[in-house]
Amino acid sequence: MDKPDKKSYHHGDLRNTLIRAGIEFISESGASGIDLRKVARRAGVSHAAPYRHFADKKALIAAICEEGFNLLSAEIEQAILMTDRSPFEQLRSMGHAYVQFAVHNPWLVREMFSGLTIEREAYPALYQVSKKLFQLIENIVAAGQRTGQMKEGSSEELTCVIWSMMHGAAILIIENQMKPITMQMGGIEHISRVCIDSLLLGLRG
Amino acid sequence: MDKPDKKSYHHGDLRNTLIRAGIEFISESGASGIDLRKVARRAGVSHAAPYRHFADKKALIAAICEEGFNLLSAEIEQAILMTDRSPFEQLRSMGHAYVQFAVHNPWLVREMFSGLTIEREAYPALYQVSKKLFQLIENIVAAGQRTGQMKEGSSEELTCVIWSMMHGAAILIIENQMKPITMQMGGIEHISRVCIDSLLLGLRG
DNA sequence: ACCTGAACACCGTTCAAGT
DNA sequence: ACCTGAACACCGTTCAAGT
Repeated sequence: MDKPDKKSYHHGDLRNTLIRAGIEFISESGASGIDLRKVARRAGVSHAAPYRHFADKKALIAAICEEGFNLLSAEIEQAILMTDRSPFEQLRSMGHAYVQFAVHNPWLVREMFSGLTIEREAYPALYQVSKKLFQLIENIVAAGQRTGQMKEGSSEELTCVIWSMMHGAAILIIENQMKPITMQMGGIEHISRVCIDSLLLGLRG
Repeated sequence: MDKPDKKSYHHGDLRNTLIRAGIEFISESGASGIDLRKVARRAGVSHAAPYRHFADKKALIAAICEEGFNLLSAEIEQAILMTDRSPFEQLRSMGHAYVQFAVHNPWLVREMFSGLTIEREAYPALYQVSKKLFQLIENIVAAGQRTGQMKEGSSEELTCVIWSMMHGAAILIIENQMKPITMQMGGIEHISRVCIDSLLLGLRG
């Protein structure tokens, strides 16, 4: 099918080539679950070659998810940089970036949160990058608490709260569970902002 | 392996037997992705028999997820019934039941929100049961708005907000993404309550 | 009507063999 | 050191054939 630039993969770049091929694959596939043989084919090597770089299929998936977390963190970091210092505004930007990433990479996000993150001992690198994402949020929370704009308490717990809201909104949106709303023009941006704002301001009457 | 009661499945109950076997399977498997042949084996029929009742593997998974939503809705309905009329208290009970269900059935919940709900036209029954869950929440929101305890606005949107928070917390918990907190005794109950309460009261300082 | 058994294409994994 | 090709066990799906 493909005939990629036929670089000589005997130089030690096969590992990254496989990860990139895997990312492309999962983005297009329309189905979760990587196909190891197809990924190898796309990378231009035999189906046995990946085993020189990954113990098994799960290890390749872990590496793909790891790259997914890196991509997501980069998007979020940029969203924060492009926003002024107000913690609430930064949280809004972050929520928007998070949902946007999920909408553009639904199958990747599904895989990123579909069972491998459980095995923390087996995939420590994967855990590390997810922790980096956590800290991006925690920094904003801590800053907000210092200026008194955000309520006191464990910044770790508040970070969990905010991440839960962002993540839940992202998943339910890409799973079409909010379709009556998200199918409208601008509906996705609208509801994700409502989610974050509701959390910041509360639901009391 | 198994030698189940050898009921005569020629009576038309194979469909439900397969669904139940699938639920057991996904609960134990420790890996998402149903194995159709093993499910058939457990149900005591040949690997081709399921095709008399399901168009393909995805249709079986859809039926399993449908049953999953029914089980979850039942848990939540009961949690609401066991709570007084205060909307906030009911939301707390609901959040607790939601997280608890996810903790007890992590692989099922993963599957329930891992890609099939997207194909609404293909699996309308699956969409219907997820909508029923939505309405359980919306009823509480509407009641809270009538008594003025919950803020005005689209009850549909507020329901999306609440569901996002519950779902995000549940997923991040079962994915061990909050492990420093959840590994403590009572940590799961604690953080899920903090999530719901934060949403109800807001994060302002 | 409902199920079986063989068959086909395909995948994950292993391993001796190639350069 | 890194990759290939054949081989094995297994899965999803189909279909002629059984009762």
